[in-house]
Amino acid sequence: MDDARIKAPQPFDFDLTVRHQTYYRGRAGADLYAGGAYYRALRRPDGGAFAVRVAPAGDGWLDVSLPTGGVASDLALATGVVPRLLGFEADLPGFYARIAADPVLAATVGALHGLRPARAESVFEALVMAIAAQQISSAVARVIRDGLMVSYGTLLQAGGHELHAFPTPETLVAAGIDGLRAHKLSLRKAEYIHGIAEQTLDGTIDDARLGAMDDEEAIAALTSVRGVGRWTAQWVLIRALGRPDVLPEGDLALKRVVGELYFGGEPVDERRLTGFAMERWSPYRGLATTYLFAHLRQQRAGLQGDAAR
DNA sequence: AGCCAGGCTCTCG
DNA sequence: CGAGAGCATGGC
Repeated sequence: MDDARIKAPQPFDFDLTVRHQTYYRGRAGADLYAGGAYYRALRRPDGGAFAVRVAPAGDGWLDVSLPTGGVASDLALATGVVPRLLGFEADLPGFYARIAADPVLAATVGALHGLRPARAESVFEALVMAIAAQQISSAVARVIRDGLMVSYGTLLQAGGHELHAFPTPETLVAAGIDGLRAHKLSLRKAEYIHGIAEQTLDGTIDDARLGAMDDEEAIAALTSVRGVGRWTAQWVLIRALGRPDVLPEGDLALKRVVGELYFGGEPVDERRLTGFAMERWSPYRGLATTYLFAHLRQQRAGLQGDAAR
């Protein structure tokens, strides 16, 4: 048996959710969207890699299969992980009810109904991806992330597509700071990522322990790691731990989009954003952030489509 | 050709 | 304390 079914919670829009997760030409990191199916390269506890394929099977059901085959326990692992990867635990009805009185966000959310906040496989993965993206444009971040995936990830063939499992901490430690630096990372960022790989191996960074903390405790624990400031920690809480109420209040793109949508152009400052989000979105500030970024990506994709025409 | 990108650390006053 | 320099590289 290499095939299973899981039931998605409602509302759930498979296409919106997977498209947001694979925002660049259907591919981002270890995620791929092709032929109507979502592919993701996963790791076993022993570090081995295999691919999972998820496709809608009608009536809210999802078909989960293993295009690369695998050992007996892989399917059980995949069916356990996929609901988390696709954000099944998010309280969308609660979020929608909360922001109903915010006409701007309600309009944005209306066009994204059923989008779920997809997650990374691990804190390690989310940390490395976030650090690669610190301060630089998303285009540069994508190039750097892809380089790391290709050089240090594990290549899989899944359904005729190439897929990379995220690099293991062992691999990035072995790459060394110079190896990482050759991948367009600054010396600082190469040091940060190398250190994070080491601390993941020695248990200083531990998903289960972070998962048991409340938001501020987890942010404090993460920001004690060199290279991890508030922005990075907050995105890791959103992306890896699925925390619904975390606001990356220092995020430049978020300050800009809120400025555009609500204040007629100028980016809002951090204080104003913090108060504004608390009043309107709490306790769903993280979900609001995810939706605003999905809105941005959708706009960008629309503009590119127009330009191509 | 610059200048700016989904920040962070370190140094200096 | 707060302010400022430096970082890497792709796009506009």
